Amino acid sequence: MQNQPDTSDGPATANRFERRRARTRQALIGAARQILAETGETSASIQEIADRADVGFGTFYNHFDTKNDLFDAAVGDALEEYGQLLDSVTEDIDDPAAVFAASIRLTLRLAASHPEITQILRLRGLPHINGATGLGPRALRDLEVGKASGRFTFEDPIVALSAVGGALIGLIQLDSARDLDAAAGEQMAEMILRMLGLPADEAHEISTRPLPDLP
Amino acid sequence: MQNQPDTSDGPATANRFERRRARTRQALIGAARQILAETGETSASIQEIADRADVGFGTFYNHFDTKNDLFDAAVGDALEEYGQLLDSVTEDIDDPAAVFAASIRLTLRLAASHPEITQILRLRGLPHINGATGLGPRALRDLEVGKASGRFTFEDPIVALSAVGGALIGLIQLDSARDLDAAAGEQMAEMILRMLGLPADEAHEISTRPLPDLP
DNA sequence: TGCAGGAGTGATGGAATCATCAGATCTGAA
DNA sequence: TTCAGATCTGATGATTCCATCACTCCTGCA
Repeated sequence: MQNQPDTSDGPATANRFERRRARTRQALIGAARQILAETGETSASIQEIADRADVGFGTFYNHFDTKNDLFDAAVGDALEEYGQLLDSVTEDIDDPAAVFAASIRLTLRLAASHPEITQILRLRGLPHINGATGLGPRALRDLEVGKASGRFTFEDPIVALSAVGGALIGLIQLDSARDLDAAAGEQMAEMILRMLGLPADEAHEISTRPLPDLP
Repeated sequence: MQNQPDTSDGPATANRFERRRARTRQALIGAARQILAETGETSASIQEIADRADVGFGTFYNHFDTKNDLFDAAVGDALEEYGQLLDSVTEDIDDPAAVFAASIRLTLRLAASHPEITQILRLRGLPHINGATGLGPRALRDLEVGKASGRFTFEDPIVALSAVGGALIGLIQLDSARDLDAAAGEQMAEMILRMLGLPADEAHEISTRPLPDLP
């Protein structure tokens, strides 16, 4: 319907029309992310979303066909942002197993303190992890690198990705239900590395290395 | 509100009042399970649910406070039933690792052919797996037995349960997105056994054993 | 500067859903 | 057989939400 040629991003696109449109769209997405973080639900009315975004009600329909479309975009937005964050923190690590362990532990630590990521992953993380944006392609890339170098052992990278992503989300849910300590994060990373074929002792060592801080 | 002392089951409870009430409740739950299976959504109106159950609209409120309560009960009902089914199929297997492998492969096979279980697990499986009924306690029992006998290696059974459950649901989602063959089920079981601490060769052997049929 | 068209706005009509409640129906016991 | 209590029923009024559209405002271009 109103889907323009997708000028959604582009840091400093040509004219002011497009910049304004992008700002409005981003305001709606931001409001949706806020609501997800606070309520964990997608049932807020479009009126409320528009109010939060400080945008007219009708404006919503200039950018999205349905409320679901908006929340999908919001989740994609959050996961893309978080993927870039993880990339920046792990870019110095060569070993894909170590990248995985660090990413898992950081994600769990973040989820413990940052409800937005938690709720987003809880609600719609799985489809997005297997999807074409955000965390999925990054994890898939690491899995394939690890398999090519003989570090990981599995048949199908897609299957491995789903298993890893599912396990991670399961652990995040547990984390939000009970309060887990950092040691739990190490356990989880260790189990996932073993799942990917690393020997037990090595999985343990990698999972207990010092963890960098998120910016 | 209308929550009676919970006469929900009890095969042949005393009087006909309670039996009728139980039948009506079960009709509502059955309708909800049908709707979950067909649409994968919980957005059907209460009117539609009542119609399916061949029950008056107002009757719904004699049994549940909200639509959400009904769907929770429906998921619990389905998972309890499925847990009993898995129990009956695996009761002859002593090795908890083999029980796990068989349960995982059977669940994936079932999910491929039986949309109801798939949708239910997809939508609300995770909270229920960690919950107090259905699949969770069964899996937890097997995990603890396996740990006590030295077959599994992990710190906290709860953490392991969440990881296994999450991985399984991730794989089921993948399965419903793409069409996977039986070999994928073997891969998945193998990875989960490795996650639980089994040596790679043993995990492979156990995961490729002949699989019993579900009744 | 004036104009054409894209973006933003919110009032509006209509559709859908909801919880309630008073009456009908069923059941067990007197 | 009769009655009191529990369950079932669906019409009802209120509420909520939605998509549309005529209008205004803003921007780029001639």
